[in-house]
This record gives sequence, C-alpha cells and structure tokens, in this order.
Amino acid sequence: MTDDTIRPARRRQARGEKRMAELLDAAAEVFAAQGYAKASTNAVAAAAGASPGTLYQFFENKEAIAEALMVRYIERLRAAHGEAFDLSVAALPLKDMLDRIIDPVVAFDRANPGFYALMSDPHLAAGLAAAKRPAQQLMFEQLDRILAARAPDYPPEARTRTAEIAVHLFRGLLPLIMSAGEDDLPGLVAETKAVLFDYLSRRVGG
Amino acid sequence: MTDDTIRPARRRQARGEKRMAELLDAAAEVFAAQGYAKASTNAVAAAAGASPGTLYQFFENKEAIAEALMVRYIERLRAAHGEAFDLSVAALPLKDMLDRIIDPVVAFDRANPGFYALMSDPHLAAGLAAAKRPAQQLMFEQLDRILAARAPDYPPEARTRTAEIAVHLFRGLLPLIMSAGEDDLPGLVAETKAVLFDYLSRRVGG
DNA sequence: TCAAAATACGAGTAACTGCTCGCATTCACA
DNA sequence: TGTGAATGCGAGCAGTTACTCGTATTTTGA
Repeated sequence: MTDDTIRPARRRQARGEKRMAELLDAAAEVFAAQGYAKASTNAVAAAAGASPGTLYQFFENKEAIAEALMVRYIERLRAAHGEAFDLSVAALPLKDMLDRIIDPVVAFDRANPGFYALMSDPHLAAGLAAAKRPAQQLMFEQLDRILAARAPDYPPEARTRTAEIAVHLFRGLLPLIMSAGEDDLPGLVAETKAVLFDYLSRRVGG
Repeated sequence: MTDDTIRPARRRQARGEKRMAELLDAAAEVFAAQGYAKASTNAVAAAAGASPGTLYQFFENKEAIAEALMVRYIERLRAAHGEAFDLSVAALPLKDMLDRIIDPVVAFDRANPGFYALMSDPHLAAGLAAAKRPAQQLMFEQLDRILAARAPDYPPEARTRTAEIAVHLFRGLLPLIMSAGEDDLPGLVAETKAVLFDYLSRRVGG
C-alpha cells in the first residue's frame, strides 16, 4: 500500500525543532521588549544566536513567527487553563472558585510577557489578529461554561455578557498585575478577586 | 523698556497654526487606523494634503507629532473633565455621580479614536510615554479628589488604591465601549456604571 | 514696492527593514 | 564511507522610512 501520510516529513527534527523553539523564545523576548511592530526579524534572529537565513528557513515571514508563537502560547494556555477552568470548580464557593481560576491565569501571564505583549497590541495585522482570537475566546468560553454550570437558571444571554465583562475587568487590571513587583502582587491579586467576587456574586450568586 | 517676552515669536501664525492643526488631525486619523509604530510620517503629511517638508517645518520628528497631538488631547480632556469631575459631583448620590463622570468620558474617547490609539499602545518610545502620563494621571487624580471629598474618613492610601483600580476597571471595558455600535452602547455604558457603582459603593458608600 | 520671514514643495538621502540566495556544514541512513 | 537532505550562514537586495535641502511662493511690515 501507499503511505498513509503524504506529508514531506522533515527529517532533522531534533535539531530543527529545537532551533524553532529557540527562535520563538527569542521572538517572545523581542516582542515583549519592543512590541511586534518595532521588533525587527534580524533582531529576533540575533537574539536567538542565529542568522536571518536560518530564521527564514523555519518561518515564512515575520507574521508567521508571531503566529507560531501564538499557537505555542495557546497550547500552553490550554494546559494551564485545563486545571484553572475545570468544570468541577463550578461547584465551589465563589471565593474558592476565583482562587482556583485567577491564580494560574495570573501566573501564566506574568511568566509569559511575550504573550501579554501580543495580546495587548491593538494594531496587529489581519493574520495575527486571527491567531489571537482563539486565545481571547479561551478564557471567555471557559468562564461562560463554568457560569452555566454554576447558575443554570441564569439566562444564557445575560450570562454570556457577564462572562465577557468579567474577562474585560480582569484585563483592565492586568497592566497593574504585570508591572507589579513580587511584594505588591498578592494585594493586587486579592483586590482583583474581590472585584470579580462582587461583580459575579450579584449575578450568579456567591 | 525691553520686550517682556524674549520668544522668537513666529509671525505667520494664522496660516501656520491652521496647518499644524490640520497635520495633527491627519496624524490622529493615521495613528488611529494604523497605530503609531506602523504609521509613516509621509502618510500623515499626505493625509493632511501636505508635503513631508511642510510637516517637518512644524514638527521636529515623528515623536514630536504624537507628543503635540497628546498635548492637544490633554487640553481638550481638561475641558471635558472640568465638567465631568467637578467637585460638586462628590455630593451627589453615587449613581448620579457616575452618570455625570462616565458619560462625558465615554463621549470623549469615542469622539477621539486617535487619543485612544495612543493611550492603549503599550510600546511607545520614552518621550511619548512621558507625554502620555499626564493624561493617565488626569482621570485618576480627579477621581481621587472626588472620593476624598465624598468620603473624608476613608484612609487616603486605600482611597488612592480604590481610585486607581476604578480607573483600570473602566479602561478594561473601554475596548468594548470603543468598538460598540450606537445601539449597543447604552447597555454597555449602563453595565460599566453598574460595575463601578458596585465597586465604589462598597468602599466609599452609595 | 520690496526685502525678509514664513510657508510650501517634493525629489532625494542615509539608514533600516523584511527577506533571498549561493554556498558551507552537519546529520541520517544506506 | 558517501550522498542527499536538513540546517546554517551572512552579505546583499529591493523596498520603505524618517527626514533634508534647495528652491519657489505667499505673507508681513515698512
């Protein structure tokens, strides 16, 4: 029989994929420091200790670098959110639920400033904006699902709106959270939880 | 006696300042559409119906354009906020106070997308970030003043924190407010006020 | 009416950008 | 051990950018 997979199937995967990962790490750094628009591909290559030619062996163009980076972030996000947004938290008291959700999300964002840089940039090219959307949808949809499980009688329309607002409230405090020092962080996170507790308890109960 | 002012004192003010205003209008458009980093000075000049040479007769460099634009926005902001944040609103019931503050701010932001574009860009050069700061401080300080008048017994530290958080909560909802259609806007603004009502009433009373 | 200043133009420049290409090196596998 | 694919390099290209400069026009003030 013929091959079951027709893909060209890169061979030197080990070295190559490691290089790709290094390039994405470098891109994350440079994007976080300068922003996507101001970051130059040569700077990304240099930050990875590679040449421009090497960079373009793995990525078609500048946009593809950020898209691949976004895809990698989304994978990691799904893993991190898998615990944070597990449906079982819907049964917890609201305060505990917020602990379980917010702590991992804060940890992820602070550990991945490149992710924050891409997410908070409002002027990305079309393809990049499309790559961004799944990440934006992720938190919203998971929160919406949890709220649905938590308050089945709450009208879906209003619940969707509530989830959207809650996510945006969190995002509004994110700049503070991202720039806070380790000592200011706990209080800030507590305040964030308090805000969301007040907001959500009025709509889906404590 | 000698002149009381030693400034070089531009002469052709009428035509020149009108040109400057046109160039700033054009810059606002282009920055709003493309973002500061991606916007080209030639595009700004073209949008104003001027040549690059003309642009650089009035502005030293690209950054100076955005800085001058920011200065103009801050002037207008002070005028708009003058009413919105008048100390007399501190005596109003919280709900009325929020009406008086939020409506003009929303109107200003929606009427000035170039302002929003600069304010929401997290990767501006140093000089521009400095020009941004007064605008960031403006809403925060005015709200802080009003909260101080409203709740004199509330500890200043906590009050400052409360004002900062409130401003950031508002900013978190701004993307929704900016992209909303005319029909979705009222509901969104009402939700915004409700969020801030809940948040503030717990801390400085209704 | 005239000279100087202000305004206006737009082709041009140096620097930088995203990206290419020819060629060298390293690895997988026979 | 040899061959081809994968990986690697970096000088360099075409396009764009921020910005300049020589020059032309308009306005001011006397």
